[in-house]
Amino acid sequence: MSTTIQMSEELGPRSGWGKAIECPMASMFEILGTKTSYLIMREAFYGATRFEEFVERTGISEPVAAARLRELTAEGLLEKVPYREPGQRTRSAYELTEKGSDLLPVLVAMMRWGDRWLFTNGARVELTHADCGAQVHTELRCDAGHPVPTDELELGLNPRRLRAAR
Amino acid sequence: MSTTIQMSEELGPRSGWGKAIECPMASMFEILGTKTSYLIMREAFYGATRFEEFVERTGISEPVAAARLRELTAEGLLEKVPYREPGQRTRSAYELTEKGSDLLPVLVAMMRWGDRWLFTNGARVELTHADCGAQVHTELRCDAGHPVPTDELELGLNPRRLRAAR
DNA sequence: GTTCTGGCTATGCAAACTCTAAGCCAGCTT
DNA sequence: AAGCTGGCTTAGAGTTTGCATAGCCAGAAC
Repeated sequence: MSTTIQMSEELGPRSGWGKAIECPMASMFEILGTKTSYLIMREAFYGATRFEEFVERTGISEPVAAARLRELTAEGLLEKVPYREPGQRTRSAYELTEKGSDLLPVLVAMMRWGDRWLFTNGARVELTHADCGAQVHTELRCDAGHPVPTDELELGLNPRRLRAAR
Repeated sequence: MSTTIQMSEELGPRSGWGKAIECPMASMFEILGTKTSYLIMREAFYGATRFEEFVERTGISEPVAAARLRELTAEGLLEKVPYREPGQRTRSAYELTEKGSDLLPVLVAMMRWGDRWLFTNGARVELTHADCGAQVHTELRCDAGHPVPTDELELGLNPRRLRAAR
């Protein structure tokens, strides 16, 4: 039973969550709900900024890439920044905003899971700590700095929100 | 420029990644490619084990829930375990395997991102450390234990795999 | 001013995903 | 043996996501 999360009292027998209490993960899928949006974000972290780079590196078709870039820009994960190379006309680059950058832990967690469970011969690509060369992973920690194993993880309602709703 | 990842030499001008080098994140989407599969996994972490629980708590229709449970079981993230309540016939419960449990950091990272960027009034639900009550988040760390800021994150090819491919 | 190129947009179609509604089956309960 | 219930499956339809192909537009380069 150490693989499941503890639930606080008031959440015990809840049902119909999708409507009653908004789940932050489910909400995220309204913005990042397709595979292609993650591929676009991956390339943004890898340094892609131009339309052609996104298309080429992700293998996504142009119409879909254009749609995703538009959506991600509208949602504030990417930002259109005009740039101009010498002898070229002004073009738009797509750069990560803070909101977009903050998605990195999600992508790293996904990559590490894929590495571990999907490639038996070891990872093709590795994320390493530039300073020391060791591999990078994601870790659950509380804001007080303790590592948090699954069985010490507890889900509860935010008391401030509960009061506000009354 | 501190929001993008450093790339090692041999990855510099790569294109056509989708085919050339398998990306662990992209591979993950072949198993966990739909929103509903994440909702199912979320409920598994919240302690759901029976078919009806998954259907009711996620709000997914029965045919889709059945399909996802079958897929996730086939991929080894969940495991069918027969159980029997007194006076009832034998039924199947779906329990998290190690492969499934290891997905927790991905889900937590998603939740925290949703909390932070999608709910301006603060999170509805909170993940806390049962021992100390502080909120839980995901953190990038290297295997040597150092916290890793984005600009110290480097992407490179696995040297062992490179040798093997020769 | 014609051409070329990067960065898109438009159109049409196939595949994937999800829903509702209905039905099936095993085996307890009566 | 008839009914009920949990755990599904089947059928049909609608929406979303994706692709390929083709075209458009602005502004250098010639």
